[in-house]
Amino acid sequence: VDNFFTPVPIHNIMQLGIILNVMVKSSKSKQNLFRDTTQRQLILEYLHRSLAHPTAQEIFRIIKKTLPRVSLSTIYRNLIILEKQGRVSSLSYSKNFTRFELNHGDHYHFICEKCDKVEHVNLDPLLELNSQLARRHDLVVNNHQLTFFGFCQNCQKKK
Amino acid sequence: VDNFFTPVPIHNIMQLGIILNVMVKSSKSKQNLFRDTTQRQLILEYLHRSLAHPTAQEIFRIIKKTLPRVSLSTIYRNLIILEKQGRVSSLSYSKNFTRFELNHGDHYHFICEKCDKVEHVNLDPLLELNSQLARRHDLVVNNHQLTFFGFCQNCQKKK
DNA sequence: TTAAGTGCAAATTCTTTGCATCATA
DNA sequence: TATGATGCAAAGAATTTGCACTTAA
Repeated sequence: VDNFFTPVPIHNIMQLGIILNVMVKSSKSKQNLFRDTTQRQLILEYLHRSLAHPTAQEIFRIIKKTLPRVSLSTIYRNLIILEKQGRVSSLSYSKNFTRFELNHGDHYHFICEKCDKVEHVNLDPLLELNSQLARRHDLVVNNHQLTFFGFCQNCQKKK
Repeated sequence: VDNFFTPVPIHNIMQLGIILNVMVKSSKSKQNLFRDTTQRQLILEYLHRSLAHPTAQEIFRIIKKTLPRVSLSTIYRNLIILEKQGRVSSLSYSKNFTRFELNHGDHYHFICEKCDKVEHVNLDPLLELNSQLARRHDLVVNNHQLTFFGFCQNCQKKK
């Protein structure tokens, strides 16, 4: 279940709409192609225009407006597939739920401890840390996640 | 509920056993003192000797050996209090559960994507990033969390 | 003695799964 | 038309809560 597709290089998937049916198991058969369903399209479209790093429930609520019979499990199943395809990335932190966004490549997040808002941060990826760590500890380091916590502009004012 | 105690500077709480009943609401009354219960002691003792960044369930299983009638909700309630006191810190990532450790001050983690093991990482805290970010984005930045993902030494061999 | 803490059971919340049906490639 | 995807309901898993009882200060 884990290796039925190839991860796609990030620079190939920066724009929405590109078809990503990458096959692995058998490049001859028509099996294991991802289908282009309305539900999947709507999820991607919403993530494309949203800056809010929505949760699965929030996505569900939005899609429901267009597709009233959509189910939450469809949202979850699609998010899992889209993340495996490399089109969507997820962020978990102290809360016990996950937030999703389009995969924009390497970047970091700022999270407001008051209003919970998630923002992107303008900071160059610290890629050299990975190799530095790998050398020091004799590990294979694939990636890292850096998240800042504090108060956003709005919540500073309110205080 | 959120402001009934004062966070304690990390260098004061590096050793186990120091009493942290810091009062805020009313420094005259005897209210809002934390009590030194067996359950709370056992949790701290276990975290003190464990390197494994255990989950609440794992802590529960261990404490139960000494205190068979202990309940999982007691573990959770204590972990919440201890984290607010600054004596314990928690780590959430892609899994939908939380791992706990004694608060050792600023440090980073490496998580093995295969066996899920959490290790500490020998890397100086990148404190200047906080102020850099605060300046650029006009934010208040209190702290950050940096976690590396990859394969630990053990899992490299197995492969 | 009194308010913080506990144990137990039930409730919440997020996420996953089984299965019959639907619809894309 | 074959198989991936969906909707629905039910199951799982982590965490929280209500309440009567216990216990540390």
